[in-house]
Amino acid sequence: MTPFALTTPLFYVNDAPHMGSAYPTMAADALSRYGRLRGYPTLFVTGTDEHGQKIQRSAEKSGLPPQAHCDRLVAQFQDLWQKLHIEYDRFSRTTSPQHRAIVTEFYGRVWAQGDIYLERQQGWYCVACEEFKDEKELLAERKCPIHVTIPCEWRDEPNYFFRLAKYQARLEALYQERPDFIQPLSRRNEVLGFVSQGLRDFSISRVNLSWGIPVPTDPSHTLYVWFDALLGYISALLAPGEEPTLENAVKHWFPFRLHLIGKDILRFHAIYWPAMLMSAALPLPERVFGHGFLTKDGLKMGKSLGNTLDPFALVDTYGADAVRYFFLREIVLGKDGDFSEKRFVETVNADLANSLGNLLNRSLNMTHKYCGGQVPIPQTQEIQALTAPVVDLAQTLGDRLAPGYESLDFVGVCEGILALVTACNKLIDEVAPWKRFKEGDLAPIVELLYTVLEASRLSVYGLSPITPTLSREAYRQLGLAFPAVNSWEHTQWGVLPTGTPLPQPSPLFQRLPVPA
RNA sequence: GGCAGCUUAGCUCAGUCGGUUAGAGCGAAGGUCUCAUAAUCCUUAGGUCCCGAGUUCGAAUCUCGGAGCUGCCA
Repeated sequence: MTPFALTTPLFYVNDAPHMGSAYPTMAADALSRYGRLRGYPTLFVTGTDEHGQKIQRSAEKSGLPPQAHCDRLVAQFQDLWQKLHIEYDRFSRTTSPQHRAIVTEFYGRVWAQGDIYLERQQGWYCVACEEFKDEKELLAERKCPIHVTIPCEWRDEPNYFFRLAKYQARLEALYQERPDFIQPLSRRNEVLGFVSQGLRDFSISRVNLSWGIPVPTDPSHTLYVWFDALLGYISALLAPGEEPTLENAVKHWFPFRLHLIGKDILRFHAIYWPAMLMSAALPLPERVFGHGFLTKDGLKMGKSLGNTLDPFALVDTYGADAVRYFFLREIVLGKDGDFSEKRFVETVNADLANSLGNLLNRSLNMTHKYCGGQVPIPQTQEIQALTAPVVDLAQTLGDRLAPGYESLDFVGVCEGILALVTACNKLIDEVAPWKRFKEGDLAPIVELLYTVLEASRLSVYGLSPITPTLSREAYRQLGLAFPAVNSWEHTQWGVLPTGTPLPQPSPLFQRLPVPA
């Protein structure tokens, strides 16, 4: 089976992880979990980008050597991923020795292609962006238009350049032949527009910078952080302890099926990266997906504005499932989205507590009251006219969810599941087992309860890449062990065995208090 | 400044080739039920489809102009 390797960005460790880092990581984790359910050989890569002047300076500010500074922040990322139940397979660090070996070898290939040359570069340099800026785009006092408080520095230095312009035609052909290479479409159009203006070679080295990987052919230079960072994806593919060669790295999981990235780093992934791979004669990733940015209460998040959203606090307050669910359920991955605490609580309560959680809870409770606490065995088909549409919705759920997950349409996935859950709640009210029980009309109750228990199981199974803990707990309450790997047959109707004794139910997801 | 996109209910968003009374979810109000987590289920309210002009028998949808917002432009 085709290996399914995917990446988050390698996060820049100049500061503590923020919600913007957690967001794509939750999405990538959901997709990986889906892949594992399908039985695809899945490799989920995340990690950190640790070189560059900006990090060197952050380290100085906190009075630490750069490596110690990075180690401290990496621990925070890993801690957050654990809290959010992110199950990554590889954590790539650009300061690792394996990575340095991969970069050196990769550089050698590109060099041998004649795609690297030395030239003088002078101009205004933004350390925060790690980029030269055109004078005309600078603000007053030569401040960077992105980092509005940071003045750019004048640099006049020899730089090594990568012959990006040489790959213009091949890149344009790539975009034409593989229209899905860049997603969503709006991002693809941006790239096409950019490339059509004509590509220029880009600088891949810096002088006067010690925190990074030396240029193999000229150690007086340090590799530009982006050239280094992109290769962090490849070095992640080495198995632990494996000899760090390109051949080893790319033999099994390469090329990547997906790079999930923020829209701010699209250019590096959709233009520079494929060109670099072409130069090194390596195959290209299947798709680059640029996700949107998050705002809080309609405002851009940022420390200077004082409206940050601390992911640690959010998980500690509300739990991983709620956080994961909200961001994937409520925000289309390719678009910008807003977080407000009120909306967060309302959404999670409505969907996870009132609809899904309550469905399971009421179904299980009735099974205890009316059917002796065992998964009931339907004997008749009296109310088939009522149950059939629900059964149909449930049976087809898996087939409808699969394309949703594969296209990163988590909103659609959640909506599909919620539609089934709503149909179940409605069905229960239509059949009204509590009335029938008083009348001693038991057969339809059995029919109903098996239907809604099984439909609940299918719902939580389908939602499990997004809410793993909740789904596992729901399975437990249904008397089953949750099958996290290679279990897509659980999207079939009838997996819930009749006669199974059921444990005492308890609310699957507690309602959260609505903030004032 | 150039190019692209967006603006529809309190909120988040659908709206196909132009075609009856413009939809969904959440939120709000009222009701119902009692299996359940004051949950469920039903009903209702709420819209100058950003503004203006035009094309058309007919415009949220097409054209032009304007306003506001967003993205990309090394």
